[in-house]
Amino acid sequence: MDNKHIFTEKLRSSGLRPTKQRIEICKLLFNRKDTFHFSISDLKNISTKKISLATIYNTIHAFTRKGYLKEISINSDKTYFDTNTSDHHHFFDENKKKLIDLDDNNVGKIKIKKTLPGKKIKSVEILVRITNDN
Amino acid sequence: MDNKHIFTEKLRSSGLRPTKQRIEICKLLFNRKDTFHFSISDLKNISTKKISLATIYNTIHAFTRKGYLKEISINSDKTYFDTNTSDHHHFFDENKKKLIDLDDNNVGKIKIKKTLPGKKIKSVEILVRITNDN
DNA sequence: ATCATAATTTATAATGATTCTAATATAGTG
DNA sequence: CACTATATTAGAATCATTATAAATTATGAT
Ligand SMILES: [Mn+2]
Ligand SMILES: [Mn+2]
Ligand SMILES: [Zn+2]
Ligand SMILES: [Zn+2]
Repeated sequence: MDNKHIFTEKLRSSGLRPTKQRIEICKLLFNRKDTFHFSISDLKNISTKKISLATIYNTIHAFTRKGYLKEISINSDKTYFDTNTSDHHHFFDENKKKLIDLDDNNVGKIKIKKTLPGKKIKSVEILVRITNDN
Repeated sequence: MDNKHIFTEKLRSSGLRPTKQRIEICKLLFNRKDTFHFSISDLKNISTKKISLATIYNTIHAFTRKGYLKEISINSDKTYFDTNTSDHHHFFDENKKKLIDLDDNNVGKIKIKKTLPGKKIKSVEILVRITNDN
């Protein structure tokens, strides 16, 4: 896994210096097959290297500004982020407090019939709350 | 406006004692034609009577538990509540930071094709982010 | 009305996520 | 190497929310 070089390039090309903290965070976030939904504390917990909390916040915010992460709207005490930055929807498992992707093709076409003068639609997102069946 | 009596009954029938604080909050929330979307600080600000912050939190949570209010999911530093407790969707005006109701009949039928074993759907909510057109 | 009791209100403290600060360390450039 | 802009860091500050525990109030029974 020599993604280090790839991440270094990615960071440089975004005007972010490739520090060891940022590269470590890149590995944690982007070295995976599936979409990753996480909170800051999740990220801190899975990191073996010790990165200060301030740096984690700084880095995640920088990545969000650069468009490498997306902030997800769920009413929670914590903010969630998503490595899938495309327009897509979510299940939110209220028991596990976990987000699960819901691709466009898993959702019928959404038609918003109401319009508001002087306003344009920026995004349309569905949140499907789920709980244990029993 | 002798809603006081109506609110007193409503509170009693919910097993909540009709205190002057709760009746005042009822008036602020339910004595209006339109749906009201608010945060705790919004509510504190529009109240002329002095009700302690703890009581405002307690009351809003009690009303939510009783089904008279609905918590709304937007990623914000504050929690928002809604006097419209029916299943419905929202516009979120990113410029004014205001929620606007979007009735079911303003949205085409939503079909969630993906299912998760052992899980049941609790709610399906759409958030349509809007910004100024220009 | 008086009492008894549980429910409610309240001021205040505690909590916890996030942001800020300002000192130290590091990356990029020549 | 030396210079400077950037980045990291520990710790403090902020702010919404929740917890605590004492004082007040609503209600039902005498
Ligand atoms: Mn939130
Ligand atoms: Mn929050
Ligand atoms: Zn996602
Ligand atoms: Zn609403």
